[in-house]
Amino acid sequence: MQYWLIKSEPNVYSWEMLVQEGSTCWSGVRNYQARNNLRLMRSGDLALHYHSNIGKEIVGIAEVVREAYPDPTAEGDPNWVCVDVAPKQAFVRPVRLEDIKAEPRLQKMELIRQSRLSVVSVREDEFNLLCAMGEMA
DNA sequence: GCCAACGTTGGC
DNA sequence: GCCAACGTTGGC
Repeated sequence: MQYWLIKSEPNVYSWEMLVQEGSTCWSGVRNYQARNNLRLMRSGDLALHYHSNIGKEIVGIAEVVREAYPDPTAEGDPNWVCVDVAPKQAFVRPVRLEDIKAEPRLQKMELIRQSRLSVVSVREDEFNLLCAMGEMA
């Protein structure tokens, strides 16, 4: 089982919309490194859902329910893929970027090191700590 | 609104 | 293959 963090701007696609829809295709990724991460996702993997720009916080956990397939928004361009995700559990208390930056044990997160990448992997210890910070554990 | 950090594009 | 110019993301 692998852990991930996926970003969306909440005014484009928010956690609330994901909860409302039940599941969605995580489409629109147009960066090769992020695409490679999408391809590595397996059904059952868990992904922290992060709101970029507005909020700047992790708001919940989504589960991968369908592995990589051609991105329907890519207009036939075979380079780009998406996965399907479903909401698994909401954070009681969203974990802000500010909180992550203030936590010494999270300084090595890819989220911090490569802030522009929209799909990044998360280590298990980081994932567990973030869940505890979100009051999930 | 600005800027840092990347990515991409295209001329050479 | 290099690099300048430009575009994008996302934090501040």
